[in-house]
Amino acid sequence: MGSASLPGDPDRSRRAVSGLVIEVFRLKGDLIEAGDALVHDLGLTSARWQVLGAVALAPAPLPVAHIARNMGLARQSVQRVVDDMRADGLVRLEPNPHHRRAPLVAMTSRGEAAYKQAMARKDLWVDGLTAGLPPEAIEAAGTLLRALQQRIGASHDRIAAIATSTRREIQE
Amino acid sequence: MGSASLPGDPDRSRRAVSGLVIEVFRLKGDLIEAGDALVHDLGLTSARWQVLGAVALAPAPLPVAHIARNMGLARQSVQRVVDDMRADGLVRLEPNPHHRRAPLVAMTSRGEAAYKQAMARKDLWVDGLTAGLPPEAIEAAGTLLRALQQRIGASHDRIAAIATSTRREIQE
DNA sequence: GCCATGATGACAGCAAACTGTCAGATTGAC
DNA sequence: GTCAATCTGACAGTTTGCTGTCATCATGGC
Repeated sequence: MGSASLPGDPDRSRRAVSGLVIEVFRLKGDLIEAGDALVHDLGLTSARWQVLGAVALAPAPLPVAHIARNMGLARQSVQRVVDDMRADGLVRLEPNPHHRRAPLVAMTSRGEAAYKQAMARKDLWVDGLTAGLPPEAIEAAGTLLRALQQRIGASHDRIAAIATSTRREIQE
Repeated sequence: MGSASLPGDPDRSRRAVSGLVIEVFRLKGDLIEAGDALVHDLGLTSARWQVLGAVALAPAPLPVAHIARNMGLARQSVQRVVDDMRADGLVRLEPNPHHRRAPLVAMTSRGEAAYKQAMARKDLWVDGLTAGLPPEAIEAAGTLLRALQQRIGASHDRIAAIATSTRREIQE
């Protein structure tokens, strides 16, 4: 593998991506942890909060499968969270006039109160986190992550090709 | 809550952070998925690969609890992955002269071969992902995520204060 | 030397994502 | 109108992280 074979110095990009990936993993864990701590006493978790957010942002009540598609998750993951929140009185299932077996998820008044509290706390917390950071830098980071994510999504064929073409004997 | 009360336009930062958080969650999922696909036929997963990386980068063999601390994970998560890899002959436990109950994790030759293959594939894949992206932008994104992570780590007290001070009656 | 304290691994169980399979409900092609 | 394909929720099981508890071992104050 030669050096300086590409215009952009591949080693520099490789190192930058390695660091970025580590940060993404750590940050994801820290965000879940902080989110849980921020809303724990409201009867919420990060997962519940995200589902309530999808319900709140939708222009009309949605069935579980719809919510899952909007969030990019599997149907069953959202189903379990919704079941748990229903048992806790945070959401309620309303009959769906268009589909007898797909009830619509709606927040109870307790669910709405908890969600509003959670969002208010989030804003307070985020304002403290970003104080002194230029918004442009935050936006630029988001843009880069989005670009990376799109490239990863488009790289499935390349992954398969790399795995096939670099296959060596690993067996004992 | 006033508008334009802070120099940096809090709404703009809030929106940027919201987008960034969504990207971090999505990217984490995509990275795990892509990593699994990239090394699946080597008997590795993303989790195994990360543990092997921690072993490979350490200047000397480490016990499981040390590896977990380095990775920012719980001891038991790493323990289970190590147990699985030991059953598959990718790592081996060596006696620890300093601690009878904390054996040192070392790669077997099969483990080393698999790890080298994984790293070579990762480089090929990453080179394709970053082609055309300025390395400065990747580095800047990493720097911002790192700054955010440090601020989150320092915000535990503030989270508790926010939760306490904004507590309202949510009960039915 | 003795014993509290902490580090470590083993084990059990929880959380939140996944996949697979199934039956009932809806929808669209014909 | 009928029937195949699709959508949906229910249920079971897997993965990969977590927490909590326990017994054992190491270390350091005394």
